[in-house]
Amino acid sequence: MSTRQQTGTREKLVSAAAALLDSGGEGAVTLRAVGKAVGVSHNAPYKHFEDRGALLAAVAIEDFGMLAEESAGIRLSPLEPTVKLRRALGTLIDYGREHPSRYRLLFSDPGIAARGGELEEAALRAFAGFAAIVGECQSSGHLPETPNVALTGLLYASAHGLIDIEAGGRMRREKGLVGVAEGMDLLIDLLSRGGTTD
Amino acid sequence: MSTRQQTGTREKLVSAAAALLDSGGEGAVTLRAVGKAVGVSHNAPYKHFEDRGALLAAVAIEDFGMLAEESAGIRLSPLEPTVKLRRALGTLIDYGREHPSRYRLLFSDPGIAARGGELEEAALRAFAGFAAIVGECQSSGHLPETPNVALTGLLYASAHGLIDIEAGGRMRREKGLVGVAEGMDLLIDLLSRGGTTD
DNA sequence: ACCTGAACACCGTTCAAGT
DNA sequence: ACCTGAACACCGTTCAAGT
Repeated sequence: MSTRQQTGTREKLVSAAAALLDSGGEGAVTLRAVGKAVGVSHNAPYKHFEDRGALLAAVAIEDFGMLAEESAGIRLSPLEPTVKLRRALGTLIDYGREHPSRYRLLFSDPGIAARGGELEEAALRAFAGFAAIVGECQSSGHLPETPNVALTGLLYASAHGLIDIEAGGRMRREKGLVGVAEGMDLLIDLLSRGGTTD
Repeated sequence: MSTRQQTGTREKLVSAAAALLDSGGEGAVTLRAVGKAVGVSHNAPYKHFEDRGALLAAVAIEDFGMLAEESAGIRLSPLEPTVKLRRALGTLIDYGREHPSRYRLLFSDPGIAARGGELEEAALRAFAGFAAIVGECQSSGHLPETPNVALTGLLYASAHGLIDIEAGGRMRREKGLVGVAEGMDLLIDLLSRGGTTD
């Protein structure tokens, strides 16, 4: 509430950028289009952000925060570990399906990954929440006792691959290819079979 | 040898586009830069390709063909199924590491996926070669007897996710995260444990 | 059949001003 | 502290010509 708000223009610019990302993809996020949507000149954004990349990074930070919050809510809920895992994956999958361009911005854009600072913190927070849920599944014997980070990374990479394939419109190319949620269900099922040994 | 060659300008444009992709990313593949590299005007490409997207698609088709060939070579070689699988994944991983922008063009770019025709055929051929190798691993009991396409899709998605994370520079963000090859080794190992049942 | 040069409507970014 | 308008060097694409 106390973090700089001033005119509110900054927040409006971020919202407009996110909306343009949803409606027309990254190419549609033009400083001119963003300015027009907010009712401001095409270079007013430079008074709030260093450049176009910084504006996009602000969108990413906001969304990472939202995803981290959702993840934390699920983790603290009184659900079975495996249900938590599937639900956490579900929020990521839904986000990818509803906002494909924003998903790619957060999880695929090299330019965004290069910026550290606040953005990296937000991303790590989201990842840590997911890792904790995976850890619960391991403790309850539903997932193998591989080192937690390695297993979390693998599950995250698989989910990311499936979501990215769908977001790229390649999901029905190889016709037998399963959907994202079905793919993760299959993976978790296969992993849990040999998992309790050792 | 007999497929249209004419001046050779077309092939030179494709090579130049691929080289620019490697050296500067997709943003560097400018029709003006491509033209200059070939020693031709900035709109000469329009005499060979419908637009910039078609030129990029030509790069993708060529690379898909190369990957499909490599995959076929591995499949027909006298190696153990699991060795074939790891080697096929290895060529994809190497390609992703050496040509990250080209990898993203082939496997992540939505604009490229939208074009059908020759490009889709080339992509499907590459996928089919990989599926055949996965099938061999299933027949030899090294991978579970899930429907072949579903399992192939899952393995491909996981590899794609890991490669894309690395290509995006996110691999060392969460420090414990394993490398691409190690991640796939872990996955194959975990899958093979519970695989021979049923 | 292949290429050029000028021109179009767009970009991101910078800069000198304005309040 | 925030915003505007003009100007810069870039884009992809189109079009009228040239050989």
